[in-house]
Amino acid sequence: MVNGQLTVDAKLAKRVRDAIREMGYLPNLQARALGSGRSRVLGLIISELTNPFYPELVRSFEDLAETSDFEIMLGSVIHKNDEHLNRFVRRLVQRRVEGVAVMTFRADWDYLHELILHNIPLVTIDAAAPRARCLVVEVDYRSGIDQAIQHLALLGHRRIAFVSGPLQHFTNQARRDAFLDSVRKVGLRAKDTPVYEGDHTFEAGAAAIGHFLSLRDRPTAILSSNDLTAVGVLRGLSERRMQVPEEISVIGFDDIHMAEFAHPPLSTVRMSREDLAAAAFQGLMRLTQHSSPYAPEPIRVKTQLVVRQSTGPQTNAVTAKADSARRTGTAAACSGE
Amino acid sequence: MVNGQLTVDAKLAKRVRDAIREMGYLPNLQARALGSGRSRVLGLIISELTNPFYPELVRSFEDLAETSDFEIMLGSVIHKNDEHLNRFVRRLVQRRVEGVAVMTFRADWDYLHELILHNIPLVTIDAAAPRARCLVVEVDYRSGIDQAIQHLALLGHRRIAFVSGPLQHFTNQARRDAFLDSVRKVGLRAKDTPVYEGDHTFEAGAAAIGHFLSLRDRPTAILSSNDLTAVGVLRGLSERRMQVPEEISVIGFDDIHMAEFAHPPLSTVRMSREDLAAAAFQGLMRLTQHSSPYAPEPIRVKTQLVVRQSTGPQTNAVTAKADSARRTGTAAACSGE
DNA sequence: TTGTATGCGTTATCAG
DNA sequence: CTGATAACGCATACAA
Repeated sequence: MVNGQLTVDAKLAKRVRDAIREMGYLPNLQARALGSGRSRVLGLIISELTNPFYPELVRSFEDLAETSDFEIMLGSVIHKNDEHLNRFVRRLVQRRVEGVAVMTFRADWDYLHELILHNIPLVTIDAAAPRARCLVVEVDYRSGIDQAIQHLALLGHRRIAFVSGPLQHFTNQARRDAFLDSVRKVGLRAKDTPVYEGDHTFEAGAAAIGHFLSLRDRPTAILSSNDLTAVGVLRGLSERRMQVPEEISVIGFDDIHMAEFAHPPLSTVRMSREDLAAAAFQGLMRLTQHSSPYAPEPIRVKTQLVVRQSTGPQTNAVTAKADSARRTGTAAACSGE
Repeated sequence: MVNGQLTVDAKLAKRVRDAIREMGYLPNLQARALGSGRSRVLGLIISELTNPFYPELVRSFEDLAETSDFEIMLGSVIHKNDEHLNRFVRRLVQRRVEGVAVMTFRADWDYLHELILHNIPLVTIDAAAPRARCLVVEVDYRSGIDQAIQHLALLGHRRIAFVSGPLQHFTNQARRDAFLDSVRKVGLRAKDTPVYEGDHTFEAGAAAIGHFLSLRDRPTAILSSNDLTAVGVLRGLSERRMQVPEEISVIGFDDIHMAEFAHPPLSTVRMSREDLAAAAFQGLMRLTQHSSPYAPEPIRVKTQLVVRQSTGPQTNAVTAKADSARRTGTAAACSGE
């Protein structure tokens, strides 16, 4: 009866339900878990909460989990030593999580061996752990980065720099490769598309801009591998009294909330946290529901350029003459965009 | 034996332990919880993760919890409707949490009634829910705000404005009252200490500065009730091409990580997340350990001024003449500080 | 359909 | 101090 079937008198049912409510009864979920063999707990591993990208991802994931009556155990990778991390993973299996989403944009998952050992469903980003019950969310960096480079090319930029994250991580290589491909596609050469390897922090942006401005041929536009660093770039430029976008254009990647309120508001390639969270959650559900195939088809997530005010037509004095005619044309095209 | 007593042969013990490890055995915590009646789960309720203050608090609390083998269930209050919130609280009791820390800086805890009903230990900030097994963490706003005002007074500021959070919340009243008291203490009058009621967002800072600059007697220094808003103030000032601290001084409150990297680096009153987390956690432990008294003595957390570069001597042209002699004196005092 | 017994993996209790 | 056994609170499968 309690489970919703109305075979008894409706009035009696109501009385019982009221009694339950009055006594404040709520089922004990750990007992339920033990009985059913399903904990209704999911693990979520992120890089770190102090990177504003992740709270938004976490929130979306939590919302999804909540509507499906799942709890989530949150763990972050950065600023935790291996010992910390191993303990977290051990706790995940001790709580008998039904699956874990590893949303860290890196492929060093040695610390996940305990999960693999216990055959716990896993969803990862960009690259899959080679095992059963694992599913990849493939982020399509090319779509958004292509748009960004084409946008800059249309604005007349011929020297475009890139600030990458640590290249030891597969995902950062993917972003850089997407950049290099895009930039070749619009006909730019290697010497005009320098890459600086940062570490995705705010501070890295300032360092990168220092590097690029010391170059013989300064870039007229900079694409950063994430927004936090792009804001650092903006800040470094501001300290040097350089105007954005008049003197130099900047595009970020991620589209964190802060991007909109940067100075000037940052044009950026949006990687939707909602999409990412939804992909991860659905992946987990897919993995737990039926006995799934060894390597299910990956879930793809697109990226997309968001134009704000940190990008403008190329107007560098040195190259101004040569590109003059072309520039006015593209500027017009831009305004109509 | 497994529990660490060495009554049997050490070599045998090692073999058993190795066997356990090889089989990948880990105890089932939900079974343990059921048997022992202790879930080893704590609830942590915050305002919202997108306010950078809270991730740092969460991290500290998590570290404490982890070293004591507790799991935490995290919930945020903002951007969740009451239905959401009630469901979260219900889940807390369904998971049989051993206590919950309510770190939201507001006193509207209607949504906590389910916890009270189930007699779950509660730690709150600033104001206590009127019930047993509840403990308050009292933040001493006065200490830090006094330091801030004295600092500004020493720098020669005579018109100091305040941007408060929503005054419907007790805690924001406490901060404002601390401001008003401090400002009276250094001899300033009401008309020279205007208060603008914001909502603790970035945007509120820009709005506040718009308001203050429209005043007949513009303040020469602004104290904000939190850092996010203070950064908004900085941004609003920058858009109006006003120099900080040359034309106007700004002090924040919280000391979030971002404060250090604001432009210029923000002087602020630090409310230590570590202290807050430690107080909350210890409070919870105190409440769960022994059967504690109805209203245990509150735990106090101090605040403290951190001087960076957003504060400087008062140099407003209009008042410069009158205060001239005094200023040079205080400026000297300041440089020696 | 509805009630009843058994299992889930641990802790705790109580004999031995 | 050790070893068996009854809870713990629910799900589930089976009997009525």
